[in-house]
Amino acid sequence: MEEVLVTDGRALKHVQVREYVRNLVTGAAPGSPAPSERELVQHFGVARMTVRQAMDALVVEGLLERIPGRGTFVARPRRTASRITGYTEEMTRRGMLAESQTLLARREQAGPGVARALALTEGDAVIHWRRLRRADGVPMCIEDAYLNEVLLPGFLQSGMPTSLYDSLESRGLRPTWAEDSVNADKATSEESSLLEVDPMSAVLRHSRRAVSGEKVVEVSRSVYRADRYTLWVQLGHDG
Amino acid sequence: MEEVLVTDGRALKHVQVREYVRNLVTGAAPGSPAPSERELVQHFGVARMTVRQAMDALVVEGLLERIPGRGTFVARPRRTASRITGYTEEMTRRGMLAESQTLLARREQAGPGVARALALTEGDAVIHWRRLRRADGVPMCIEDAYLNEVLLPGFLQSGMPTSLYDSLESRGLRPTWAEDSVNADKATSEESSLLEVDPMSAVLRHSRRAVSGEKVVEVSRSVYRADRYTLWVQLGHDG
DNA sequence: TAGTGGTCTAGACCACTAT
DNA sequence: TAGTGGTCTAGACCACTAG
Repeated sequence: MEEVLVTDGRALKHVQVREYVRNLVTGAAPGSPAPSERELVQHFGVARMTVRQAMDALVVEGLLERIPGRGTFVARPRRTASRITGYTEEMTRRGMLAESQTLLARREQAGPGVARALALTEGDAVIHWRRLRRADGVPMCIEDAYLNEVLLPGFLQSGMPTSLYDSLESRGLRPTWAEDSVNADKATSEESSLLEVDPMSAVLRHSRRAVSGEKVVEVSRSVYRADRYTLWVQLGHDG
Repeated sequence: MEEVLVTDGRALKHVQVREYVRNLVTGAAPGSPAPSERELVQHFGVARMTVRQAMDALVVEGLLERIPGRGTFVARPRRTASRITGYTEEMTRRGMLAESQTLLARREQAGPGVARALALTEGDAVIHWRRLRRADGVPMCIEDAYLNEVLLPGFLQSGMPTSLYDSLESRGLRPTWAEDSVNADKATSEESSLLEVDPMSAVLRHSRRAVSGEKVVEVSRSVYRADRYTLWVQLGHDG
């Protein structure tokens, strides 16, 4: 009998087995064999159903793959849909420095469109945050975000964060689902002046309605310089 | 003991239980109670682990939700990411009549860009299909699709279908994952003439690389009239 | 207190794969 | 033939919820 690595005496057995296997296989090449179920039964001194419960979770997660008669193996990583990101994370991912200049940040009464999008009643308090956003110092986009004040108490008073999405995440409101619309247009004179482009330049208009669980956490409209920005989206999933 | 509905004597027990429960709850209102595990044990005369295996599958599927101490209930349908659709399905969904006029359909040798995108070697045979696509009779977009000829034998000879995605689906090549890029631009003179808009009108340029399992099945570039088209995308998932 | 799902045991037989 | 995952049994105790 091998020595069992004690991770946490209070932990449930199937969780102990699961995390033990996860540690073994993370970083391993796809196709590498995982321990067999009966090996783990011996190693942990648990019933086989307990091991299967642990392995089931990793299979559902996409980390392992079972092949009847052969064994359990590290699965090829699945292609997945885009993570829902905000401007800061998106630009950082592209290797650019994201900066923002707040043009407006105040409490407003929701108009009919914003109220419906945020699932509020017209006249309810919303936070309106308008920013000019730069990438590597160059103007990239103007974003108008509307937030449900009830979900973000003290948001305006707490000093505005750089990243709205980091701020939402720290409150447990990271968007889990979003509905975006995108179209093409020409810049208005005000937009072209802020974005430092010629009037009537091509721009990408992007709207988002972002939901965290049951709550609508963000409604925004952004206008991007088309000469500097292309939107990328991954859809669907393999496996 | 109630009478057991016999569905298929050859079926595995957990599958019988699963499908029995699925039939019971499909169409039921979210929050409706499903049979308790012990009820199903009595009903089918099986062990509780067998029932749990059946219910687990429905929970992972998102059909049921377990609440410890209370029971198992029909889950609220999850918000999910957009299905990957082509032009025909997309326009039909919007309640418009989708029509297409083939401008070009021929075998070509893949250039460097198309070859890389389709995971082929430069010079390999590809199908190039260029269409002017209308919605309710009005020009909407020009699409250039490149397809791997090896995956679609006889495609050009078989009479071109209306919907590329229907055609892929019938060959078991429905895209499961896609990578899209979108930006804004102004129409070229050739584009504006085909799309029946003024030169330099705003257009949306959309590129897609669509994958089915392990195979790259479609690479396309489309240009949409911005005055008639807004792209919609749903990202992520609840639950 | 009765019922629920969550966890766990200690076996069993099967079909399949690899040697 | 030995090993693997797939299926299944007949119990058990726990924490939690609801009346």
